[in-house]
Amino acid sequence: MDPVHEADTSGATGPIDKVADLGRDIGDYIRQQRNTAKISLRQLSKLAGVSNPYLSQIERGLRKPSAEILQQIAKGLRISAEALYVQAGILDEPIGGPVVDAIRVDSALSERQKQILLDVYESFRRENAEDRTTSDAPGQSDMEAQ
Amino acid sequence: MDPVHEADTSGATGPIDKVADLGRDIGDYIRQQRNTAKISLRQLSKLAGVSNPYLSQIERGLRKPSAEILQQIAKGLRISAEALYVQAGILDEPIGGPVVDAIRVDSALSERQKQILLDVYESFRRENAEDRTTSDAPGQSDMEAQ
DNA sequence: GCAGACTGCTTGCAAAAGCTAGCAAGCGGG
DNA sequence: CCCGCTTGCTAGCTTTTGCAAGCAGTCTGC
Repeated sequence: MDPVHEADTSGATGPIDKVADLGRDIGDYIRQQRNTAKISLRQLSKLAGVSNPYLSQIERGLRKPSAEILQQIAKGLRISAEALYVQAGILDEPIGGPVVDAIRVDSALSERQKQILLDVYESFRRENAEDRTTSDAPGQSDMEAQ
Repeated sequence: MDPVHEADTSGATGPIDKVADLGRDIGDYIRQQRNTAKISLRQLSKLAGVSNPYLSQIERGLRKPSAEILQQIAKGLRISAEALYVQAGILDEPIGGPVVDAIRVDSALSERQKQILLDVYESFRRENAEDRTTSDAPGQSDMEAQ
């Protein structure tokens, strides 16, 4: 009933692609998570508080959901909004560890100060990495595939 | 836009999650950051790749920017998108163990490096305390950095 | 065969986002 | 004085989001 599912192969996509390629990634991820959770599209739509057609379009990359909607979907799926934002390409931070996290959320620091601290921290880590030759790259994997 | 909003949102970010407040909050934060960076509205709009009137409306809380726009603004301001999302209420604060604790436990740093980081951190905090004089963000526990 | 309930998808429409063009006010220099 | 350049804000328009309503296909039981 749905033979029309040929992905248009974004490699040769014309200049008309604006919403499609960005939304497709996130939609794929959501659908995958939904299937993993074994719930139907309508169920998730109800859980997330969005309409079922809209969720369908999001999953197929026809619509680009706002951050609010994204957050509600994340809640419905019981996954972190962060993971979803990373998938959506609106958060490119792969997290750097407890220190980085702690600095980022510290409300006692200004953004400039955070940046300085993070820079110093990063330079220390690089410094040590040189010492240990090429052993670096701590936990980079995300994706909570329960 | 969202008259039917039965989701409780667990109140982790704030007691009130009103869209209007949300926009005003984030706008205020952006304007504050922009003034701190000493750049004009039009300059930031160019840096962020958005139109200047739209940025003006965002700062005054008349429009609710999408996550993409937020990210571009964050980039233009050289601040983390995460902080902006938290301000916008679309990202819960990812737990915040004290910075000091995280640094102390970090095995990637030497003791000397830890000391430097802690010193810088504490100096920042003192700086802010003097600057703002008794007005600070909520939930500040006493964390000494010796 | 045919209700009934499930799956997901398509269609039109209201509302909001987001941009282009243009406005009044402030400031320095000729 | 007036010119040019900047500051931020307003008006009107196009594009997109997001939803209500409705459609086709698949099982299950009668």
